[in-house]
Amino acid sequence: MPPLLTYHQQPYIRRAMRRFLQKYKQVLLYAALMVGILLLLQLLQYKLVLINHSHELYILSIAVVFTGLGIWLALKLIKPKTEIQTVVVEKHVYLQELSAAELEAMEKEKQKLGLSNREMEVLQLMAEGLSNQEIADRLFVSLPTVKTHSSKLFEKLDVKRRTQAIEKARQLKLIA
Amino acid sequence: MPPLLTYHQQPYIRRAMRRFLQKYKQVLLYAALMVGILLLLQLLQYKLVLINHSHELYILSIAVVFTGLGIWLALKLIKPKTEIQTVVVEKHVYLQELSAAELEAMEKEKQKLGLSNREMEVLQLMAEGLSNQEIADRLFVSLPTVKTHSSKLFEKLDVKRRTQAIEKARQLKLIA
DNA sequence: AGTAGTTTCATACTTTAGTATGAGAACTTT
DNA sequence: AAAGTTCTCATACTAAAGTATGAAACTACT
Repeated sequence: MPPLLTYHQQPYIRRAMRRFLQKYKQVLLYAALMVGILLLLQLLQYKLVLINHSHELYILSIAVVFTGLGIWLALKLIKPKTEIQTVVVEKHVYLQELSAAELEAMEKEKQKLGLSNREMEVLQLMAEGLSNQEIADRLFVSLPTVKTHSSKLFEKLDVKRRTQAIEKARQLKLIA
Repeated sequence: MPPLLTYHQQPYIRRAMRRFLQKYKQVLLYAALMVGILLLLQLLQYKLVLINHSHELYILSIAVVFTGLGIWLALKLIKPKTEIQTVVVEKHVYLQELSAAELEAMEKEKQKLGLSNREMEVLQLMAEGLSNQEIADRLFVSLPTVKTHSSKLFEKLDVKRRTQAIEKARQLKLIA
């Protein structure tokens, strides 16, 4: 075990004292002020003419002054507690559910592009990953019919492939 | 112009006075307390034996007492202000922007399915609507290479077509 | 150094997607 | 009823997608 106080440990004590002074600076300053004011009042007591029954006034003034000092001190000391804590709460906003507004926007976009109902159906099923044959079976039409619909669809969407159509339709909010 | 004070207006004045009393209740109470203590001290001054040079001690005690009162008063009055104000800021996190957690989930799903980096790249470009040839050009590889990647990708995702792969990847949050 | 996994490429083949063109049927609007 | 639109279907063709198989080169890990 090393000795409690070595040469190199002394600076730590000085630092501790400095920390103590830092912490209670306000209190010490206040004590000094209090003593100073008391001395001042003592001086005034002898120098000024204290008329009869003015002793109570003197006491009162002391009370008022020190009350003010107390208030000032309390405000000073409490200052750090008045910090405002800002708590950031992450609120996840999911876009999964289709609102009425979104459905309306879909319809509007459909109108703008001049897409027919059947073309929209084909587009929807395309996006679900169905092949043309599967779409034809689902809609009870022939394969050429689905091809015709998809061809017109690509033309209206200004794309070349079904995958592009799906991506573009997604961006235009045509499909969910 | 109506007269300044009518019968029906008087209650307002009473209410104003009540509001005033409510607001400065603490201060008035403190004033009363101060007067009371001063009177008590006055009494003590005559009843207790004040030995010589104890007058300074008397003044000091008054100072200490009123300082304490000042501190107490300040604490009482400021109480609502000294509370730590918690400001809750709602931060909307839209799913369009990829969060760290989402990226992590993507990586996890990728690991689970055993997808290689190249396969993920191909998948990403597929979802953007690119053809195999375009993907090949983008990645500086040959067309057969892209086909091989996509074939393995379909096998791992258990799908038959690229459109199915895109839809499934979307559901699995593999792609944005 | 060897093993496993990834990436790359090729060839041959089948299947699906997409285009072009035309045309009939059903429906709505004027 | 005529015109326009949508939906339907067909044929023929081209382009792209997808499969199967094999193999070389590279990377990483033991």
